[in-house]
Amino acid sequence: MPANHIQNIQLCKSTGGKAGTLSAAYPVLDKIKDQAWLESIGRAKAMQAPAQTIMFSGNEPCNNFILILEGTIRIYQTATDGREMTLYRVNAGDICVLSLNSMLQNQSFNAIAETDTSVSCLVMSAGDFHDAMNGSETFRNFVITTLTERLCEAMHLIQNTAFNHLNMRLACMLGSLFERNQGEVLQITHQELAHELGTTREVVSRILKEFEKNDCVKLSRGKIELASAKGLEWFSEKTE
Amino acid sequence: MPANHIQNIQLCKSTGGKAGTLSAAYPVLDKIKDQAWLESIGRAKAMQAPAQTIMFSGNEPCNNFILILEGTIRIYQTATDGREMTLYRVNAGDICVLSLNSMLQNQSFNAIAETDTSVSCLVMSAGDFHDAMNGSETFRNFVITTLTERLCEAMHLIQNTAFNHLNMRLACMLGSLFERNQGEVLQITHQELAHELGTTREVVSRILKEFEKNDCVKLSRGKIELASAKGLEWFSEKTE
DNA sequence: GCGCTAATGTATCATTTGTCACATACAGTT
DNA sequence: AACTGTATGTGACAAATGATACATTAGCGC
Repeated sequence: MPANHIQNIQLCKSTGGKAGTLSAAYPVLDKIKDQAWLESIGRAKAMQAPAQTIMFSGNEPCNNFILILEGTIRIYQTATDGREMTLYRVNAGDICVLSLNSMLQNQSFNAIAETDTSVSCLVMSAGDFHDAMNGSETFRNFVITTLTERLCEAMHLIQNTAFNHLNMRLACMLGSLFERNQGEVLQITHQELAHELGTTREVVSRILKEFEKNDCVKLSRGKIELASAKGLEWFSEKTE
Repeated sequence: MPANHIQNIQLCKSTGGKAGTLSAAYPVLDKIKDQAWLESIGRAKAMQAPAQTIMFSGNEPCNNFILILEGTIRIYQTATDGREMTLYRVNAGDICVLSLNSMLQNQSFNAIAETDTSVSCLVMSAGDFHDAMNGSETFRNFVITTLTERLCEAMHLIQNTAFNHLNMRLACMLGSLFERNQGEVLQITHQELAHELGTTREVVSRILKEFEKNDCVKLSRGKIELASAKGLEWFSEKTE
């Protein structure tokens, strides 16, 4: 299993089946029978947001714990010059580490959370969250496991941005995107890729052209497709 | 309070007083009276290691939880070309997130842990750790808080390496080093700084010279000193 | 002082990346 | 077909960084 340094871009807008329930998104949590957890989750409120909604930005407190039932949220930061870079994504079944942090500490984190797709989620109050943490070992383990996973991903991302050249990073990213999409045509713009990698469109275009010359991909407006099986191999190599 | 993207380099080799006890290093943990915790910590074994000991490298399992009583451990990664970069440091009172991770997941993490100074620590078995986690809310909160703090630092580091130029990053690092050292002369080589930042010595030398020309620092063999109060101000500005 | 090693200075060069300023091209609407 | 906004191609340029290859120096042990 390749290490996905950068959380994968959500390519299929719908997850297919009838998702959006706790059991579908968080099977682990759904099985918890601890009284404390059941009470807390019982008091959680459902919430919906359309795609491209800013759910959190800058320095608000965000004193809630969020469970995503369906959809994806992108966490990113922006530089003064407007460049932006995706830090990670929170999918259904994941925990929003940002909210965790601003709940546990008071210090907030200068990042923006924006929905990629329409999102449905459960919102739990800080108090209920703490009760659940104290009363349920399973929940606790789930939270801590998620945290350490995220931390490892972050470390990989650091190693990546520090040591790897952009063309490698782009190749890696395309590699995992193709993998996730079973080699199907990717519907994504150069600008979006640039935002994922924290660089500019022109640079992405340039490198993509290079890939095309090497017969790894075929480019067209808003689309990137694998040129051949050879192309797929080529990317798999890069996907560490 | 400035955000210390990169965990500060340990400059003073000794912490001065008679340190090295649980109460000195982890006051929070020392106050825990929960039975589970007391039993677990009671079974923990003391351990010592001299400076520059590799405590962990590559893919060993490391099924122990480590509490550092005194000293500092540096966690870093190396690239294929030998360049290395510090990810973070674990000081007395901190938790080694690496060991946490390899304990919770089975997946290990390709990093190296090396003592900066001589280190004395307590080693707790995975079983005892889990018991303590389950039995003591205070301990739990301590672990989770540390985790989220680390995660935030990692995010800042990412933002830094992605958006900031090397001279800014170096200035930031010097800024926090001087701050921590109350403006005293820093005893550090260019190579060490390069390792912190994930770059090469020559580049660090070049930028330092630039700083010197701007009358911010005075350089001598193995030392960097502030040229003036003005120099200090200059660095404080950069230290975001 | 001599010799050794680690630390630093420096000069040059190739690459990579970011920036600017446009030219094109494509898709959908009217 | 003309219009419009978005997406992409490109070419030239500047800046930042990494690589290479030495020259120099400071400190330390003898």
